[in-house]
Amino acid sequence: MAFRTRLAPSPTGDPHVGTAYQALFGKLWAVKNGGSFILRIEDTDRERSNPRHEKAIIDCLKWLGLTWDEGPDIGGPKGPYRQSERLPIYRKHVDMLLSQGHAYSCFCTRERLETARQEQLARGDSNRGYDGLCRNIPHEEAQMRIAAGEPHVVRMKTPTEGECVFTDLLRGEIRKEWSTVDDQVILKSDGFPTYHLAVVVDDHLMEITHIIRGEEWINSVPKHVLLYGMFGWTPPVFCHLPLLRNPDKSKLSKRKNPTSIQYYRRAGFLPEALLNYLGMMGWSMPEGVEKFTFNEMVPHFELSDIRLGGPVFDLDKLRWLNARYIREDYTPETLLPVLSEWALNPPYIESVLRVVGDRMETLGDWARLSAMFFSDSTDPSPETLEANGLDAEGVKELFQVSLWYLEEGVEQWNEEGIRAVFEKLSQEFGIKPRDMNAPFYGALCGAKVGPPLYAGMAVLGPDLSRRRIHCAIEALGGISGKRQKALEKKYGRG
RNA sequence: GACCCCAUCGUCCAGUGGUUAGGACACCGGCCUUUCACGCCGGUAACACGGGUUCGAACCCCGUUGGGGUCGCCA
Repeated sequence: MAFRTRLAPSPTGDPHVGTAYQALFGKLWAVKNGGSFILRIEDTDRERSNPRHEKAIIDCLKWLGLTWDEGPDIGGPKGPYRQSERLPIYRKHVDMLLSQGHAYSCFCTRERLETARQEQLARGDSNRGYDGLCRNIPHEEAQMRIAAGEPHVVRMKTPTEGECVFTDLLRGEIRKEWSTVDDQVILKSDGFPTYHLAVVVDDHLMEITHIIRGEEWINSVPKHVLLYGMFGWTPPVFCHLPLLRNPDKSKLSKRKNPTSIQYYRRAGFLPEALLNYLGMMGWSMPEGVEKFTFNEMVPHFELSDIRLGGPVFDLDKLRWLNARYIREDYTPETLLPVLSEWALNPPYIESVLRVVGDRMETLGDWARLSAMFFSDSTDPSPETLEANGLDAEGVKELFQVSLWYLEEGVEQWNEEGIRAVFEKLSQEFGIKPRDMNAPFYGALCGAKVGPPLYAGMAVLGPDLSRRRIHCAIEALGGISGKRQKALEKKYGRG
């Protein structure tokens, strides 16, 4: 049987380096075995999914050279490859489970579930999860309530005793008591499937042979195994990759490390270097070779050689590798087109000129005035990050909240959208824009003065802008975990 | 808290019963050099702990500790 691996990202945020990491190993395995690599977009979360993110994911993967044989953009024999376009398929399978008594309708409200969760937490229950209230509602009653238009979800019936045994390619046998697995929702009240149902149905229908994904999914494998059994299908091989980590060893997160592939691209990293770097996370070439391409990996790659300790994503080493590529693989002649594609092209230079042009007295002022648009970080000194009426803590809070607003509040990254965010911030903090914006010049330009803030940020783009604000927070000493939590609460953030 | 996973220098990897525990990043010296970078030479630095198994454990088993993940109508 032909090998088929897949990457199944959900378009709910910026393209994550962890996604590229899984794509790399997934594609490697397919290519090595003469199989196919499939891209499937898991957009079953209606609130958070966004076509803009899907486009960004596709762009970034292509930039890294991680292309696919079948996917939403190019189609293929097992499509559609976007879950939101497969709703009838899921409905059919849910009905199958329902009619066979493997699943049931649940009418519990979100409020009841939330209260129950709180109570479990308060009681210190070891077994949390759905309490099974609706599990024994007679079929006829359920039908009547559904006919009456009562909102409901569908849950799968999980065994109450015994244990689930499954095999992970890297870890061997893994066991989990069924009593620790609750009745998972498989169909939401909006008619969309949850991850658990969709992933099983699609992996089967798309004839995926190896599921290569992050370790965070191990605990839900029993649910998936159960679903495979209910449908009478044979599960594919499970292979859970270690999670990329922050320097403090927690799961890689944008709060502690740049995680967006777009950031790395915009900051001037080469795709071949980033891909190479990901290849040395948990895996290595023979003889300690550190610089290698995808094609060089193929003959040596074995899934079973992957180390399980979660590797820390080390920016320093990535920079070193990137430098090697620039030094060893490029000449002035070949570097120029790369530089042009990156930022040194007429459209971008023109957009920079639009914000710095009026400030030039001679043409020679161009480089100095434009430098911030052609670099990664700015290394702001604490003095440039001062604001009238705010102490350092206040500035950090301001920066943090601006980051949140900039992430969510700007659908279109342009001057007007950014202005709106800053006006909101100004009201929120009760500070005049002039005073409030001062530290942002420090963060964004690395100096107390610079081109107009909003227009400048619009040119700089979201990835570099956010990164610089984030670095400014760090330059001021950072925000403690406790303080972060308090701020999240204060500003209604999750 | 319960469950699941993991455990070699600060970091990334090598090492799968017998090694002075190796390489790379970072760091510290020195050399090269008009500066810096590169390059070269050298250095600091690790098998988490405790029990087994064995003639012999970084490597196998058990426990402890530590770290991570999961406990959503998010994926």
